[in-house]
Amino acid sequence: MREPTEAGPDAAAGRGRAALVEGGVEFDDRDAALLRAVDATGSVAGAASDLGRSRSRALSRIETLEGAYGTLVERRRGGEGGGGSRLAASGRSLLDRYDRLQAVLAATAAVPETVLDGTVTAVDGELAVVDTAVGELSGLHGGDGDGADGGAESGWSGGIATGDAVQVRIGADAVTVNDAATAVDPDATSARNRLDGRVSRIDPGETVSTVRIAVGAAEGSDDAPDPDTEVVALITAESVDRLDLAPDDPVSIRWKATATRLVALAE
Amino acid sequence: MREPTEAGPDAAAGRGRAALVEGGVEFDDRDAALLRAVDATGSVAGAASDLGRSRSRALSRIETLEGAYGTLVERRRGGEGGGGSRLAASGRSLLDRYDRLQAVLAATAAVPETVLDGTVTAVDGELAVVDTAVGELSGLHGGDGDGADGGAESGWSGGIATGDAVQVRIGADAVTVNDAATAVDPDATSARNRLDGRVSRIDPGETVSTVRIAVGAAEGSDDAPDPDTEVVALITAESVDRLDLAPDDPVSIRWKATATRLVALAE
DNA sequence: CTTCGTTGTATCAGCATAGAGACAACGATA
DNA sequence: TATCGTTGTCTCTATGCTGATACAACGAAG
Repeated sequence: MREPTEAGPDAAAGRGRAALVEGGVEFDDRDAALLRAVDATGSVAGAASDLGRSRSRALSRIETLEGAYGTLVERRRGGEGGGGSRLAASGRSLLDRYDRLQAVLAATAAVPETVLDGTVTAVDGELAVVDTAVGELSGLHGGDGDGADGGAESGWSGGIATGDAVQVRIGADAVTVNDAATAVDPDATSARNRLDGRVSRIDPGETVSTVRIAVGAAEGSDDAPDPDTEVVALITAESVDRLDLAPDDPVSIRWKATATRLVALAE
Repeated sequence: MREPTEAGPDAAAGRGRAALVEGGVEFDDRDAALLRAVDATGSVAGAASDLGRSRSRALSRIETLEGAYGTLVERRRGGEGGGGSRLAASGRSLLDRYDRLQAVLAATAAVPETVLDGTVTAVDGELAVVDTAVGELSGLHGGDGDGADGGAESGWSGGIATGDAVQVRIGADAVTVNDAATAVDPDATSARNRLDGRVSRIDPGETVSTVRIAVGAAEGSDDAPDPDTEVVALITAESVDRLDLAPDDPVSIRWKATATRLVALAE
């Protein structure tokens, strides 16, 4: 399938790679391709031949995977056509799970993000409050107990304590833009982080637009705007039209604390 | 090396592993640990010694990484202490970027998700409308041109066409819960997907609660509820209190189309 | 000038993973 | 019963990565 894209130098520029891990065994894109080929050809031998890989390794790889993920391929030897292999239901759902992970990763790579530096002022369980240039924001940090880090000894610490310097990451797909005039009762929604600002720029896309909202730290002074802090929001072009958004329009943005990730700064 | 952590059966159960990719070179957790050790010890030799890795490999690995990511470590030979190495600013920002990716991946693994099956009814650029059991939902699919897949020959197709069977993935951290009574003007917000339902269950957490909202397909019949389709929302415990949520309460939920991912079903 | 510990560079051996190939076992079908 | 192509299992070989080791180059400090 899929033409030789792997050679392209910037084919995966700035992107990432993700794999499922279970029982110490990684489920790779190679493994996904193998399962798909088994599903397509109806046999492990045919799959290996299609992919240009050796049959013995393909089979032993499947056995390794099944040792960690359970039955993936129903193999039958002898019989019609000499036997064959079918993708088991659990194998299919594993593929779906892998695809979802891949989609999420592609999304986080494709969707802009806002990163603010701040200092932790309070920690309450998984939730923490961070003081930033635009005020106090609340978000989640990864320290759910201990097993939060997948890496072995990467040294990455999801744990966060009061006073720590952290990055506040807000995905542009999590930010909701509201008309400033139509104030929403803050008690009626579960979106807790709320800021007022002005549209500073709109990058129109085919169907999705990127809206940058300048959120000045100072609230009273109009002649001393802080152009430094901008929050990015990803909005459908239809919503841009419906809200009639244009540069310099006052807007109110909000996003959920549970959609905000806190990351400890290196050093 | 690599102490026997891989034996832990559920150490990384259900989790994933992510790495940055640029120019065909992966930035691993091993690489992150290496850069951190360089930063800590002030020399590549010391870092390799700390990690129990060979110095020559560590150095050549850094050179490989720098070939793809640019200068990461400022090395100096001779002089005070015989020389040494410092983590460059770009190396530090790369580490931060890696940590953000890691945090996002950990988040998607830790945060519940709602997965609905559906059929694509319309495609408009990156946006698509899907017909599901709970009505029409709109979301993004990964087919931004062609270079969307990081994997080489995984066969994963982000492309979507009308009539395709897809999974609709909604992260629980993207769903906003509103009081049903306080209706929000649908024209005043950029959140396009909107459903009415009833709270079916609340799993209280320390500071974050998981709320399940039953979204029946039939709207008029009360005695024939569809217990099958539930949407999960991740809400801070404070918001649960503020909205006074309890099982069987009518609520209105909404989430952005740009926070909804469409994934082609395997087969 | 000497000392020092580091950065550069090269070579060698060990190990894990890959493919290549061979052969027996299997069981429905003709 | 013979045929067929697959699964299951084995051995051999090649390749790439890793660690181990050695040695020259470097430049500030003493």
